Amino acid sequence: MKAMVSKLTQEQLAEVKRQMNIYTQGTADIIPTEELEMKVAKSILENQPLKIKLGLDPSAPDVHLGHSVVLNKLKQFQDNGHIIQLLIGDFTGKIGDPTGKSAARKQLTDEEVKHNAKTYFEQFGKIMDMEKVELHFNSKWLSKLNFEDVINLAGKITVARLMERDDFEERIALGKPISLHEFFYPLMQGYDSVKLQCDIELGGTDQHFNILMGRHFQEKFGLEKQVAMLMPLLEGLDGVEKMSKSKKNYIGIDEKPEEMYGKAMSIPDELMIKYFELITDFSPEEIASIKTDITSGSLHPRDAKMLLSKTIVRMYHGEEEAEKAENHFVSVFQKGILPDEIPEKEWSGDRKLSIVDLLLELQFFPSKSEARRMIGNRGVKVNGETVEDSGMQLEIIEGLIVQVGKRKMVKVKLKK
RNA sequence: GGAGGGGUAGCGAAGUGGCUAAACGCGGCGGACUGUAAAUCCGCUCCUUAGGGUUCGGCGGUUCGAAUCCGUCCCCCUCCA
Repeated sequence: MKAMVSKLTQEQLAEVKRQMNIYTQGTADIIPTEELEMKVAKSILENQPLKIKLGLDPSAPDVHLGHSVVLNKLKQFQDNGHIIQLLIGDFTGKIGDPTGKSAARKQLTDEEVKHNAKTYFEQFGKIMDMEKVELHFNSKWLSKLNFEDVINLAGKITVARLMERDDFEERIALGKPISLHEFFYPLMQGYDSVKLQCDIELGGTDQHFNILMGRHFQEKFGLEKQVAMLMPLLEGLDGVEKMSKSKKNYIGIDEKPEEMYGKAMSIPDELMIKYFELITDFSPEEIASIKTDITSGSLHPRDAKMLLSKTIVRMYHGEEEAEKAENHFVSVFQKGILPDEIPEKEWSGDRKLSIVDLLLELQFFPSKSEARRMIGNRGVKVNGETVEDSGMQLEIIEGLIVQVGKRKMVKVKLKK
C-alpha cells in the first residue's frame, strides 16, 4: 500500500483524501478503513472505478427512508465515478428466509421477483442514476451449484466461525433452534461477493457478519477482499425498532408529501438529530447548530422537527410540495381546520342507512363490532359532529364528511 | 435410540370440569392533555341480525356442562446417547 501511495501525485493524493472524507462521513463502521483508502487510491491511479455491492431482499420492494441511508452512501460513490452493483437475492428469497423468525417466508415466483426488482429500480431512481447501475440476480450462479459444489463451499468455513454470528450465539444461549440451512445464508451471500468480485459491500450494521463472509470467501477464492461498509440502522417512527415495512413504522420514499410530513412529525424527539444526520442533506455543521439551539432553548423541538419534516419532503418532492405539505399540516393538525382536499369516495349505495353500515361501506372498519366500538369511544364524526349513538340512521348527501379519529376522513360524492 | 417439557387471542403468559369470551402484561386503536413527540390519565381490543354464535394445535369421545378428563393424530422444544 505504501508503495502505491508513493506513486500518487500530490493532486491525486488530495483526491483520495477528498473521497475518503465523503465516504467515511456518517458510516457506522468501515472494515478496514486502510483497505478502503488503498482501493480508492488504486482506482485513481489506474483510473478504474470501484465496484460497490448492495444486496437486496426481493420480497420487500417498498423503499423507505431506512434504505435511503445506504442508498445515499451508494450515490456518493456513484457521483465519484464508481460502479454500483445491485444484487437481487432472488435465489435466497426463493428458498425462504430463516432469520429465527417464525414461519418460513413465502416463496416468490419468478414474476414476483421481476416485478419487485423493477419496483426497486424505479424507486432507487429517485436517489441515484439508474443508467449507471449494474443489476444482478444471484439465482444466476447459485441455482447452478450442485451438491458437491455446495459441500466444497461449506469446506471453506468452520462451524466455530459461523457460530460467531450474534444471532446464532444468542439463540444458542437462549436454547432456541437453529436450522442447518440457516448456516448457508452467510455462505450464499459470501459467494455472491466472489462472483461479483466487488471491492466494497455496503449494508446496515445488521449485515456485519454476512458482509464479512464476503471477505472471507473472496480470500478463499484467491481474490482481493472486499471492504465492509456498515451504515447505522435507522429506527422507525416508533423510535425503537429498525424501520421496516413489516413493522409499519416506515416512511416510504414514494409517499405523498402530506403523509411524509405527518409521519416525520410523529417520530420521537430523541430521534430527530439522527434523522437529520442520516437522511437529510444537511451538513454536519448545520446539524450541530440545530442541536445547540434546541439545547439552549432558542429553537423549539417542534420547530426543529418541522424543519426536518419539510426537508424530507423537499428531498423527494421538491420545494413547492414541501411548502404545501407544511401548510397542510399546520392548518389541519395544529389549527384543526378541515383540509381543502379530503379524499373523496363515490357513493352508489343506499341513500339512507345506519352509521355503522356507512362506516363499513367506506372501509373504515373490517367489522361492525369494531365500528360500534369506535363510536362508543367517541372517535367517529359526521360533518364535524361526534356520533353519540351507534344506532344512528343518516341520509347520504353530497359532500358528507365522515371522520374516524383525527386523521382518517372521507368526503362522500354521490354517483350521478 | 432413550427421557422429559410444551402448543390458549397480534405477541408473551395465567387458567387444569360450570363463577371463563377466557386474568395479567406488551403491542394496537380511540379519547383527554400536547407539538400527530415523550410522559401521564380514561376507554376499547373474536363475530353478530344484540336473541345469540364460533373460539384455547386437528379430529373423535366422556359429561347436563370441556381450554380443562379420555383416545388419537399433527407440530415444536430441551436433555442424554
